[in-house]
Amino acid sequence: MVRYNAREVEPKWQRAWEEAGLFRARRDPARSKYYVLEMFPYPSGRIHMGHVRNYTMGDLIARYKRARGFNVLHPMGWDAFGLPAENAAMAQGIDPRVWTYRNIADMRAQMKLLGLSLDWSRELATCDPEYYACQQALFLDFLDRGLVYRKASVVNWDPVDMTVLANEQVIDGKGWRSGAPVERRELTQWFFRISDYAEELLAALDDLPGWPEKVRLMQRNWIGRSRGLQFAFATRGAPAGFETLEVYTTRPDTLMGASFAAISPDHPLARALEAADPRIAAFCAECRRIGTSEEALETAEKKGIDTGIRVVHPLDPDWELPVWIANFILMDYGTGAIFGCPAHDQRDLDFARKYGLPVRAVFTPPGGADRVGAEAFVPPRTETVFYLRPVSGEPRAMTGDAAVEEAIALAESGGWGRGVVKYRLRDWGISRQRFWGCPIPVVHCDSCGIVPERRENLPVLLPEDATFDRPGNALDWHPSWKHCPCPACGRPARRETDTMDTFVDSSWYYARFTAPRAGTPTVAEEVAYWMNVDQYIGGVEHAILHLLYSRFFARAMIATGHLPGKCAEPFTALFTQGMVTHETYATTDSAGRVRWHSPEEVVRGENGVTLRDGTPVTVGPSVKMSKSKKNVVDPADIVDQYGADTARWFVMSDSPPDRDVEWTAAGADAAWRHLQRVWRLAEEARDAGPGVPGEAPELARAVHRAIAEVTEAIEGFAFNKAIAALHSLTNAVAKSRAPGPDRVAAMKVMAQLMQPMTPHLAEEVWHLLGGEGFVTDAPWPEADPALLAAETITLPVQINGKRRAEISVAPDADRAAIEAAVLADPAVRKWLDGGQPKKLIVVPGRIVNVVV
RNA sequence: GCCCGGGUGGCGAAAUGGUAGACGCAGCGGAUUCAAAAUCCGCCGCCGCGAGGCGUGUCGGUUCAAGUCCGACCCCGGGCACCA
Repeated sequence: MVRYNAREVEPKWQRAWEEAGLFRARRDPARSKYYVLEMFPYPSGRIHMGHVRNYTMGDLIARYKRARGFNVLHPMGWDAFGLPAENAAMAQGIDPRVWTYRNIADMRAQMKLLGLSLDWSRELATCDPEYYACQQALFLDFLDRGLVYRKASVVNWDPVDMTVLANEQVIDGKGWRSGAPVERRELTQWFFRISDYAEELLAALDDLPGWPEKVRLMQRNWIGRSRGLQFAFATRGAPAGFETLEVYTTRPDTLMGASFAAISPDHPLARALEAADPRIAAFCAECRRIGTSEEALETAEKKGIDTGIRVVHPLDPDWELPVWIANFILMDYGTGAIFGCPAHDQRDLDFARKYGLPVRAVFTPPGGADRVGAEAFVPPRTETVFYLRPVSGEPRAMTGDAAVEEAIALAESGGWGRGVVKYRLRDWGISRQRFWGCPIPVVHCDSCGIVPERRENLPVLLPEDATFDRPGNALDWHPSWKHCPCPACGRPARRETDTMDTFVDSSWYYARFTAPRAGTPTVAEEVAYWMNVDQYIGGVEHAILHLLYSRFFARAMIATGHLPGKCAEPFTALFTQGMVTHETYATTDSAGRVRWHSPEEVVRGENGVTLRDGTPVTVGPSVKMSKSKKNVVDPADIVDQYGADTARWFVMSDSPPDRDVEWTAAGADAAWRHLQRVWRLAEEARDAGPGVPGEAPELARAVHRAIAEVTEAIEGFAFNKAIAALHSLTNAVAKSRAPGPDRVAAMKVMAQLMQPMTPHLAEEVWHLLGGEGFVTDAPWPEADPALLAAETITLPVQINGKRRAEISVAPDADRAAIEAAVLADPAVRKWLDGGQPKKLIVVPGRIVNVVV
């Protein structure tokens, strides 16, 4: 008997598949296509278990659909622009281009060892000029179509390094390199008008049955459609030009509980007051140190300052409210100004208690008291409550929704306000003050202003000789790159040195894969045939930004003629895989900063968990594997030791695909042993003699049950259950003494069913047992329904809901027969103790419950 | 803070409102072996000698029947617009 040798077998079949060109996708209008895509990786240089899991899932689907007769497109590429390349450039003096392409070569080599059914001829990297030239053309088309504009927006500014920081680079409000407190600074930046599509992006979510409900819900909440009242307060004591203060509220029904107005520190009125009042200037400056992320703003201590300005309540000219500047009001949402009703908003209540502002209930639970404690009363708007102080009329009970509409109607009829729909979704800021990204193809000319680069001058290439010896944007520092003639007047002008957000790169790569070498972003026949992506697979961490941006981008590409109308939703079905997690290991350096350590740096000994030099390590919880926390495991070791099939089998077997899996070495050995067992059974089947013919039907039933279960599991993305079914089939074959040919037939089906998961072993088994051609090319087996039915079934019998007995009946036994069998059962008689059942519930094929 | 998930044996998990723990890992016992590895067979939620009782994060509810449905809470994870 020959031991299965993955090291020899795997490269052999990989070569054979490649020589046969099995995975080369060709447009063929006569055949149904199936486009399966996994979110392409950032080329960090090493693949990790998360990649293995992600690509094995996609490969499983691709191979299964192939066996089902589809013309499959399964491409791979690289999300190759981004910060890490610049960090490497600064830390190690390596050119980002060199670093990135070296990483791509390394990762491609590691990935090829996995035996994925990818069409490598379509490979692309977003940093290829071939790719970003097309992206620049798209940008110019979007610009022509009015989908792009410039406006001022805030960034994290490191005042020591004189550079813009990513949110990730801000740690506890300080720059990661300089340690200096970060400031908010305003820059003029480029934006895509995604908010123009807010309503459409929201409405279309209802028509995406192939997407997980949780992702659609997250996107709905992110877009955040709200209907509310917009109105202007008349001000008293405000500087000239601020005679009114425009506010937006989703709860105009609480107007009679208003106790203050609040504006953002970035509100024009705040800025005007800042100039004159050092106290206000100091407060606003403090607010600007919080950072730009919503999380930072929301979790910061709520603070405010009274401006001394008053506004007049719209329903009572004698009622004045103070105007505060508050650090939790966002300039980006609504009008950047609100009125606060502390009784019915927890944040407003905390604020009012802190600064001694009045708290007055507008409504109470039916029969509740007119008093507000430590918690604001915020019932769902659909709930009926008792309005003590409605905006008009007598106190009465109504729903929040009704009261809101009443308040809007009142404002509209009184002419002092109007009902408006607003969205939380903001326009997409794409400017990045970074080198390693797609240059924005515009030119700043002193005479002509902002001028798009001429299309014949595309691509605007990144320079090859940038230096990274100081922080900031190397494009900006470059001595000559930005100087160019104005495309309009020809006079000396300056290139835009901002590059595009890397989310732009990943917002259309799925379309580019249908014609990756074309001179235009897309080719009409190719997108017409291959789009949309039938199955998209990736991490749930992309549930909002990447997927929402891609949905917008597809619409923008339709508007500019790069995609047909059917592509508005480019991903027909989405599967969000769980993450691969691992414990984290941390130490603290002398400056008190946390240092993360990789699993290889850590030793477990008698002194507990330490570094090799004995430094104690804090073991953190198991979290998403990430480079930043260094809790990454290298799957190359497993592939090297056991082969790709073992790694593939293992990552599919342990957890449901949509749930997180904690990486553990324990299962790898078990997976390898199972594959060895399958190989042994194949050899035994080939060598088996006449055996016991009477066992053949039972083996056939096991085979067909496995076909049915594996097929159903794959269709339902329950790969762990498919593997469980294959384990059961393996046990059945091992136990069977059926004749050799029956066992050979069983093992050939086993090879077909395992092919999507462990393609190399499957080919080898198929070949050993005399299968024709590649098992990869064999059609998917069909289960025979006649072989799926059992001869008798066991029904559990409950007495008062507790299982007390079982009866054995024919699968088609009728109710009377089942009742008779139940009442005749000795265990049931014992529990009945001579009495009659009060009720007998029979669920055919399932269970019997006797109520006594 | 806000939005979205998740929580079931020692571990990963399975279960159209209908036998909780399929399948696997670890463990235990046995066979084989000079011995070991590998392999094969068996046991394996907890308590109890047993009859039986208890068990799906916690508390409460609906139901003949709840891991599954409803309400409140606890813990863990993801996202929060410049990480990708």
